[in-house]
Amino acid sequence: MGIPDASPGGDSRRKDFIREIVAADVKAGKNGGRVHTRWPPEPNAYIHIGHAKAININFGIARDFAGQCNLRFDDTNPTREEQEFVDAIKEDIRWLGFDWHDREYYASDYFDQLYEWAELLIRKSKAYVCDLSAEQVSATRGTLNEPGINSPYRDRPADENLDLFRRMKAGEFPEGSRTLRAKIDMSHPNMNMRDPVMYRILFANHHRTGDSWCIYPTYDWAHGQCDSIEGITHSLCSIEFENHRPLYDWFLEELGVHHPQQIEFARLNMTYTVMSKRLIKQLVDDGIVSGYDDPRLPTIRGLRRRGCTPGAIREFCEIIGVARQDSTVDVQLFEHVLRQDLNVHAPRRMAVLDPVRLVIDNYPEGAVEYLDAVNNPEDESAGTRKVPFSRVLYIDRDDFRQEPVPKYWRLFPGNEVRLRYAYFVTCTGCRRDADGNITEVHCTYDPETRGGDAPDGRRVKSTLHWVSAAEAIQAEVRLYDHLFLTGNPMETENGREWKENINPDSLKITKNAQVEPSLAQVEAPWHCQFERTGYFCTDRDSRPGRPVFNRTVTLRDTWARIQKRRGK
RNA sequence: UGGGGAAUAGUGCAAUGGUAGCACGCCUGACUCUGGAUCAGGUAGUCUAGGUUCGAAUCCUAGUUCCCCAGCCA
Repeated sequence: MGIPDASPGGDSRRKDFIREIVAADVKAGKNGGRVHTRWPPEPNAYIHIGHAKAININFGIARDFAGQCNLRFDDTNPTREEQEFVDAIKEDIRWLGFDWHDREYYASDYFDQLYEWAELLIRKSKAYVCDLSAEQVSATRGTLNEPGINSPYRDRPADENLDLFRRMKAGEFPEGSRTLRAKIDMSHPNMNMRDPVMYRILFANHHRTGDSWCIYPTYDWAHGQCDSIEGITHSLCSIEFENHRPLYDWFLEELGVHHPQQIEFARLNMTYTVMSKRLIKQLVDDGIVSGYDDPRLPTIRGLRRRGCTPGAIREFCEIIGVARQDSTVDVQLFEHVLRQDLNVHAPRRMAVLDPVRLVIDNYPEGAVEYLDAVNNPEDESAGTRKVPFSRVLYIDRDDFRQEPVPKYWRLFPGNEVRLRYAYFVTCTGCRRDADGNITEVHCTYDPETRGGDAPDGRRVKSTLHWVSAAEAIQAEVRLYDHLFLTGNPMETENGREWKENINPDSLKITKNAQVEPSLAQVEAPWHCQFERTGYFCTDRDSRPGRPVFNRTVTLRDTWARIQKRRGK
């Protein structure tokens, strides 16, 4: 599925601007023709499909150029990072199908080296200990339109800086009382260059280094140097770091060490969902979704539970391309890729989500016959299975109407349809309860059409799925829809909140679905297509004899479109 | 004293001075034991205004719109 083998020199199918740069570098012999990338998550949240894009770019480019991609946890802030997320992120990357082999690194692996380099910059008078508080630093930084002013501590002699910095490390000063700052230019038009903080004092327990440090490097100070240590050649990140590139370059140049090239690309946005850690957390914390693996979330765990396949996610990441401009991918493209994958791989089953009894009046009472059903018309090797058929079946309520409307080809009095893999039946009428609800549909069958074909060559316009009532298994089916009503959930009418755009019908649960008996003991996660309905995946809430299915995505549905156009 | 980016069908991505193309979406039709899949066809675009050139999405000038930056977050 669109995942070509490694091919030195690049893969011809893809030609994004980053691959062009990398290819040119390889051709020019830069870095000895070596390509080495890294994916650097901060272990403070579960990753989502936007991260999958970044993962695919970094691992994909390494693969295409016969290089390597490291996994590096950017764990420079002990106040927000946890081992739990390290484990979860690793699991998610593996599930997506990527492998960093033994190259699992942590920014914290390099704390010693980073510290030494900081002393080097101090000795070069390129860094100083600043006694200003956070508020004071902020107040003296200036604004977008005004230059900042120099810290009164800016010209401290190197020796004094060194002494102070060592005492910072030794824990002699309270949290927040001092920082180490790079000495660059307080009037630089790029705010990142206005003497950025390199170290802050934090008496926090780190998930890997414990209490051995009380000063921690900032992202800007750590990232480029970590890249350099690992011999990264191309440091790929999202567009909001573009303003940091001059600083990234400045540190590396001052240090005179291996200098990877930072290249930025646009992050992924998708319609009808939100793609930010902060917003996803709010949805979870507010109980709007059930947790980080809620199938309505774009988290990898959510997508996985929903039944999305790693192959489809990878293909999606390929197909959306890589560019620098802000964009929002239509979720329909994702659904298309999902269907494309599932269509080929998912076995077919029959499941009736909203059951109504169908009684075949001329079929012998008590008889059961087992009919052959094809498991996957797209894959002959998937074989066939036996499905029980009897006098009383369940069909979906939607598949019968007392009064047909134009283009409605399913069951209505007098109309003949095919029961998939079974017989032609002709509707004779229905029964209703006291309130007028249809309780039973009646029909007669033609014994000559066993298997689904009429010997006289007559045709029907419609084929229905069904299950035999006596043999059916009751199942819970969870029907998911977009979490938001609007393509861009953040776009609200004045005074309104984004959460008001949440789709109240994003989850509909049916506990009384009737499914064919072969579905009684499926183990999670298992993908299949419910014929004519959609692709489903078993949920981890399934119990033996009581399966629970999540709808991954519906089938394309022209009838629904016809109805929608009619205004319903 | 502001700086850095980005603008191509509805959406996403190509075209690297030489016929604006692909995918999704949408619309037709064919086929079909899933109103699925498949197949065939159609729809629709270079932010604006100038300029250079035989020729401009691409180069130049001016403008417009959108995004990012004032964490001791990443």
